[in-house]
Order: sequence, then C-alpha cells, then structure tokens
Amino acid sequence: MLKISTKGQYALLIMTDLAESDPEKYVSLKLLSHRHNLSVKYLEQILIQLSKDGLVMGLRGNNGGYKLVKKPEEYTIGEILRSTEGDLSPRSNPEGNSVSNVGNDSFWNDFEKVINDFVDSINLSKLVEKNREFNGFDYCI
Amino acid sequence: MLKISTKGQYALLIMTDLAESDPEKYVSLKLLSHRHNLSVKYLEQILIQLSKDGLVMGLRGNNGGYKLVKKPEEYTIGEILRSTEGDLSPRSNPEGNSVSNVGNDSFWNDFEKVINDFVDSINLSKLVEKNREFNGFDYCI
DNA sequence: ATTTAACCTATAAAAATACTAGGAAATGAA
DNA sequence: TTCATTTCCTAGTATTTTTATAGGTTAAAT
Repeated sequence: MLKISTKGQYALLIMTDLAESDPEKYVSLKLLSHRHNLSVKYLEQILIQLSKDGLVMGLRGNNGGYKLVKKPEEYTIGEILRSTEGDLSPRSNPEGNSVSNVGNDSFWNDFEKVINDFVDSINLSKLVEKNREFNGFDYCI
Repeated sequence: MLKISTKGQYALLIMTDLAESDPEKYVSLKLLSHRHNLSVKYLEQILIQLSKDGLVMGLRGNNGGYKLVKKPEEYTIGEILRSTEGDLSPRSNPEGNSVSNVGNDSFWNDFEKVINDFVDSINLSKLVEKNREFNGFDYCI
C-alpha cells in the first residue's frame, strides 16, 4: 500500500512534541499519552524503539521519561521514520523469488533513493515550525 | 511499511512483457502465467483491474488475451502502480482521527507529491530498455 | 520502603495481502 | 450449432502485518 504506518506517524508526532518541550527535562509516557490521546503501552513500544536507535534518552523512576539527545534541527524525518518503520524500500521482496524482474532493479533502487532523499532533506525543526504556524504557539492542554 | 505490494510489482512485470510483445496480438493469461511462474487466477485479478482502468484491453475466447491500448512510451509507471495499488499516499489516515498532527499536513502532501512525481517521470519504454540491457534481447522460454 | 516510570516479552484482535475456486459470458473454430 | 478457450465476476481462505493490550522486571527518586 505504500503507507507509513501509524507507528511512524506517532513517532513523528512525539518527536515534534519533545522538540517543543524543555530539552533538559524528561517527558513521561503518561503525559505524552494524555497530550495525544494514545495509550501508554503503545507509545512505550515506539519510544523504546527510538531509544534503542539512540534518538531519544529514557530515564526511569520518578520524574523520569524521555528527552531528545540532539537538537531538533539535527534530526531528519528520515532517521525517525526508519527507526520505527525499518528501511524505506518500496519493494516487497528485495531479491527473494524467482520472478525475472531483475532488470527493473535500477527502477526500484532509484525509487528508494528518491524517498530517502526527500525524508532526509527535512529536519525536525522544520516540522515544529509548521506546527507553530498552524496552531499558534501552544496547542497542548 | 511503505511498500508497493507484489500485485503492483507483477503489474509492472506484465506490462513490461506486453510492451515487448506484438502490440496487435492478444497475450493470454495462460502464457503470461507460464512466462513468469505466477498463477493464472492471481494474474487474472491484476489484469482485470488494469483492464477496468483502461490500461489494457481484454478479448475473450480462443486466441483471446490482453494487449496494450497505448504505445509503451505513453504509459507512466505511476499510472500502472496507481491502478493496482490505489493512490500512492504515504499517509495512513488522511484526516481520520483526532490526533493533532494537522500541522504536518504539508509534509505529507509534499511527500506524496515527491512519490508521484517520480513514478510519473518514468515511462514503460524506459523499463523495457532496462530489461533489454540486462537480459539481452529475449528472456522468455 | 514505596512510588513512579522506563524496559522487556508475549499475546491477541483487526486489517491487509496473497492467493484459490467456481461459475458466467463471450469469442473463435470445427 | 456445438465446443473448447479465455476473459470476466464474485466469493472465500490462509498468511502476514499492523495495531494494539497485558504482565512482569529493573531502575531511579523521595
């Protein structure tokens, strides 16, 4: 279907949220859950993945939560999406079966490159800006 | 997952095949099935879809089958993929839920445009050429 | 100690994909 | 006209992927 799953969309949403928060403070899943009307348990999976890939840093215990490890402008949308979605290759089975479409390889490779080049050309700050433009300054409860 | 399904890949494969065949003659599913090692019944669904969208023309009965309705260079990869995949929008739920990510709309719109611009920039002839380069002249049994 | 909250693993429901199956309608040839 | 052929049409099924939920463990702060 050529779709980014909701997981990827939520990852973008949460990263945008963290980018707008105090970069020193940890934001808890509970808070993120309330702010975006998503279950703690589902967000957990997303943030653990982002954490494993070193995009965010988690802290346990009281006043724990997650925060960014870099400045917002240092994240590309691509690295966020690839963290939760896996590689953004539009082709289903890279070299899997016996179908003789190997001649189309360059098309699929080019396609993949176009996708990655685009998502890597945009950084998180840009997304935050767009959000600000749209929502005014604060949008949270 | 941001993947074109196998259906879309097969559609491309079959369209490439038809582009290499005699434009006047109808090629049967049986033959296409043998050539690409795919079931007649599955190919049927793909070709009926392409037929409904006016990309190919079907003829029933003896010596029936499918043929292109235009010259190969007049098809874009985009119109072939959109026929079997539906629209190539990377976003899961256009305006569905209550998640406040509406500020990211322009990102998703741009993303969609990048994808469509790419697949519409390549025509079927180009794919045929690539195949020829790779396989030499004839690759079928 | 106790509370809080991230981590980890497993499982279940829903949706999409990847097929398979049976029959109806049309075409060409015998 | 009859028959084989092949597209058309609709339904159903199995597998995989997505979208979650749930329970327990570990770590940190108070």
